[in-house]
Amino acid sequence: MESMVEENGSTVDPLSQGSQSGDAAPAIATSVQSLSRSQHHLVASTSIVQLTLPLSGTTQVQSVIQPNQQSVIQTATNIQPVALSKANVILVSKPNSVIQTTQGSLQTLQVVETGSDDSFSDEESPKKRRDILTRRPSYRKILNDLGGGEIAEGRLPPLESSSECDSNVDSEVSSHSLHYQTAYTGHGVVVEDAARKRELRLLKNREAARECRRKKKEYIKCLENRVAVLENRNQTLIDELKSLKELYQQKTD
DNA sequence: ATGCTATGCCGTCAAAGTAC
DNA sequence: GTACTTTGACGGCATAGCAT
Repeated sequence: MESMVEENGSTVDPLSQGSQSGDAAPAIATSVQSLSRSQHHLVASTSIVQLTLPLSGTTQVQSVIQPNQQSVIQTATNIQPVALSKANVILVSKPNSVIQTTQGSLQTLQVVETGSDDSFSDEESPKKRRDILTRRPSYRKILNDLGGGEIAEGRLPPLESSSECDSNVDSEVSSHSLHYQTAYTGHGVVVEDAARKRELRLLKNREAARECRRKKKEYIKCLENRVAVLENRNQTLIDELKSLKELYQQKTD
């Protein structure tokens, strides 16, 4: 199921078939939220161009996000129209692939081939599910594989909320430190130190969870965008096929 | 108005990955 | 080996929409 037409930017994608534009994106968005992280993951700020995603377990579909047209890629911080040129089109045809544009902004896409979560029965415990599921590599790992780890942080879209949160964290942490520095002596110090460490850990994890959710949302937006693009392409191909058929009919008559 | 359901966000835990 | 980071899972809470 690797149907793909490159010449005129038209692609037939099974993902698009049977669905009308307008309905599909929300449906995908809903389903994406229940995706296992082992299925596929993506960190991107702007233009994801070509990708291969595993569908229904074993099948893979190559797809293109408008390499020769204007593509709108939404980011978490803003909605950013991105004009895609051939220069930053990179085809990803294997799992665990990473794509990166030739231009400034870094885009990383990882596609992990796994079984579907549907393979787990209801009786199986979450623990067992966790044991079975393979964890996907982290963003850092992906970037290290790229050999560009040092640009990781800088290239991610700056977050207004993030910076605000960071300052909040700093102030919260320092206030906690002040609080615990005036704590007891003797055994009390140990207890308070443990409590302070726990507070700090919770605080950091709180922030990490926020960031993780932000990335996830970004990923979902990219997928939604992909759906929209593929639907467009599918319609283009259908129209093209129709006109070719008519042309052929006229010649044979 | 009330109850129900769906949805979204958040904090926390746990486990795997990563850095040192 | 250990501390730190990342992220799925889970439960709680708030809100919106709908049916009664």
